Formats: sequence, structure tokens, C-alpha cells
Amino acid sequence: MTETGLREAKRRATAHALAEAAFDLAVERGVDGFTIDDVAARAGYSRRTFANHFSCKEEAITGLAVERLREGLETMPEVPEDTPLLDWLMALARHQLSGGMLPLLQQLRHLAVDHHGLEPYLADVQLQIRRTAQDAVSARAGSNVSRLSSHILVGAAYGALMAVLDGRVPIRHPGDTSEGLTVDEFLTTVFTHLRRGF
Amino acid sequence: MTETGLREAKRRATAHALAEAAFDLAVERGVDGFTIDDVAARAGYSRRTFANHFSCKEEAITGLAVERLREGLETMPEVPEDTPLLDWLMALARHQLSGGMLPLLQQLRHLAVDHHGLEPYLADVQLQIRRTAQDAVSARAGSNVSRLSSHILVGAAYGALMAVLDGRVPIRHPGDTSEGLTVDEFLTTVFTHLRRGF
DNA sequence: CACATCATTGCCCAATGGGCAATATTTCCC
DNA sequence: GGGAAATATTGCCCATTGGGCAATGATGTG
Repeated sequence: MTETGLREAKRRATAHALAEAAFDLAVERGVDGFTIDDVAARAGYSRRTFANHFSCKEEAITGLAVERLREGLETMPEVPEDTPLLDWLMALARHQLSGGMLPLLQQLRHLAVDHHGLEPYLADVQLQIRRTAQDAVSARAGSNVSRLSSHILVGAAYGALMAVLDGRVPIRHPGDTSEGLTVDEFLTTVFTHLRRGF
Repeated sequence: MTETGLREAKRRATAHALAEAAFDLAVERGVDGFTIDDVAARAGYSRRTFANHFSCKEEAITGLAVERLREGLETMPEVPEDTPLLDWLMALARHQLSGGMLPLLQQLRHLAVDHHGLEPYLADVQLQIRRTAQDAVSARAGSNVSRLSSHILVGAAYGALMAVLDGRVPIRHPGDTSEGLTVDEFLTTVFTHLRRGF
């Protein structure tokens, strides 16, 4: 499934360097305060190579988040086969959010405020998050849960995450001002909600 | 809130003409089988005017769906003040899906298969659908429903819709082959599910 | 080691985005 | 109604971008 060779590792390293350069430049100068050439130069690659990895600036800027999503899947620890689906989904959510994914997404949303052109690519990241969770759930659910209801379940959890990203539910990060729930409290609240139903 | 003057009407007309031209060309020739100049020419406007309305081809192609979403909101019929939130959300969903929105979204997804660059813009449309529903629900829910749970509810309904768009749940259109549920049966199933909880 | 595969790069050019200014139309206010 | 302000359309122009092609070098396979 997943490539493991040296070649693939180098490819990922290149993509990472480019994505990081793009993200940093976006934070420093704003999304339209730099060109693709600037990104390539900072990362130490040619503009042509940039085009081999990303279709545009915006895709590169969101690249770190996509990367982290994929890595989160690869490093997801094993859980007992008979773990209830809801518990497992909560574990997946906790694992994904533990690696600084949330602040990253929030910063991307902040960038999107000033540069509307980033929105679609951020929307795509969010879509990939939902799809990733959906695929994982579908694969694990088997025939225990009907197809449609698993989509409803994932959508519900996704909706809660979006509430955070849209700033409707404040979250308190480790070294943050003391407003809102911690990530763990948030997850507990959400999944308690899901368990009890509407 | 919504502009109603002649100027705004004309502006919408040009945007519609451009979006329609872009969508039709995409269906006829594929997403990369034409240029922005082609779109402008077919709609009878200049390339420069196209740029005043859309940032790129992809945004124009999905323009019809965004338009329809906005119109759906504007034409949403009034319902009694004391209608339960779930019933109201179902009415909103039915109203939005009644205007041929579903086939349009499905065709866009079909286009995105061959042209990956369309994905982010389609993802953005889907994000706007969820946000639109969320804003409407939040505005109507008032303090009846806690903030977070309304997001979970909308997310759940959204997840069901995505199951359809992802082709996981077949839907039968009026003059279609007889496989899957009708839109009404689908909505009934979903909202029965939501009512009963997990 | 020989060969196939693939990432990086330069070269090149069509396509794109976006600023600026001119013109035409709509809106606003008197 | 009439004049002024706002704004949609357009042409002009050029920096930026996307992507094909071929050369080169690194990686994987037998």
C-alpha cells in the first residue's frame, strides 16, 4: 500500500520542505505577499519542481495539514478488534488532534480570512479529513452498522470539529488563555452527546 | 441584506451566463478542454469581465451550484414558528434538493474524477452547503439547542448528503433506472435515523 | 553491473490574474 | 428631472503561472 523506499522518502521530504516554506511565507507575508518562485527559492528547489508537487500556492500552503492527516493515519495505534465503533472513532479523533493539527487548521482558517482564494483548498482539506475518517470507519464497521448510519455518525463528529474551526466553540490549547474546553474535554463532550443521541 | 436593484440583477445575470457557459463547456469538452477565453466568448463577455466574477475556470464551473444554493435560501417558504428544529431542517433539505441540486452536484463530482483540480472548488461548494444550513439552523434554534449539539445535528445531516454524493447510497431520480431510494425516501430515512439517535 | 524507473531542472510558450484607465450604466440625493 | 457618485464592462499591458519536452542524475530491480 504505502511506499517505503528511499525514493518515496525523498519525495516526501521535498514536498514537506516546499509546503513548509509556503506555509511560513504565508504566515510572514500573507498569502499574496510572495510568489511560487519565492517558495521554491526558500526551500532550495526550482519553480519547476514546485509544479511537480503542487498545482498552486494555495495547495502548497495547506500541504502541511494534508501531510499530517496522512501521517496520523499511518501512526494510528492498534486497538482491540472488539472495541465499539464509537470508542474507536473517538480514539481516531483524539489521535489526529493530538499532533498539533488543530492549531494548524485554525491558523489556516485565519489566513483564509484575508485571502479568500485559500478557502477552496482549506475546504478540500476538511473534505479529506471527513473522507479519511469515513473510509476508516467504513472499513472497520463491516456489516455491524448500516452504510448510511455510519455516514451520519462520521458527519456528526465532523460537524463538531467544524464548530471548533468556525470559532463557534472555543478550545483552550496547552499554553493558552483559559477560555473554552481543552481538546480532551471537547472530545468527551461530543462523544457523550453522540452516545446519548438527539 | 440582499441587493435587489437593477444593477445587482444584471450582475447576477452576467455571472449566471458565465457560469453556465463554463459548466456546459466542461460537460462537453472536459474541464481542461477549453480556456477562459472560450467561456467568455460563449457567454458574450470579455475575458477581463470573467476575471471580475470568478478567480478561475473551476470556480466558474461550480458557480451554478453556489447560485442555486443562494436562490434556495431566498425562496425557502415560511414555516410555523413552533415547528420542531428537526422538521424544519428536513424541510430545508427537501427544499434545497428539490430544484435539481442533486443531479448538478453529482455531475460536478463526475467531472472532478477526470480533473482533480476541480476537487477543491467542489469541496468549497460542499462547505458552503454545510455552512448555509448551519447558519440557518443556528439562527432559528436560538437557545433551544446548545451551540455544539446544533453543529452535530447539521453535521449528521450533511454526512448523509455526502454519502449520496460519494456514491455510497444510490438515489433514484424521476426518470432514472429503478435503483436506490427516491430523494423523499432518502430524506425520510435519514431524519427518522436522526430522530431515533444512535 | 546493466537496465528500468522516476525526481529534479532548464527551456519555452500559451494561459492566467490583476492593476489601471476609459466608457457606459445605475443609484443616490437634491 | 438633473447632476454627482458608484460601479460594471472592457482593452491594454505585463508579471506570474501551468505544463510539455528533454537532459541529467539518483534509486530500485534482476
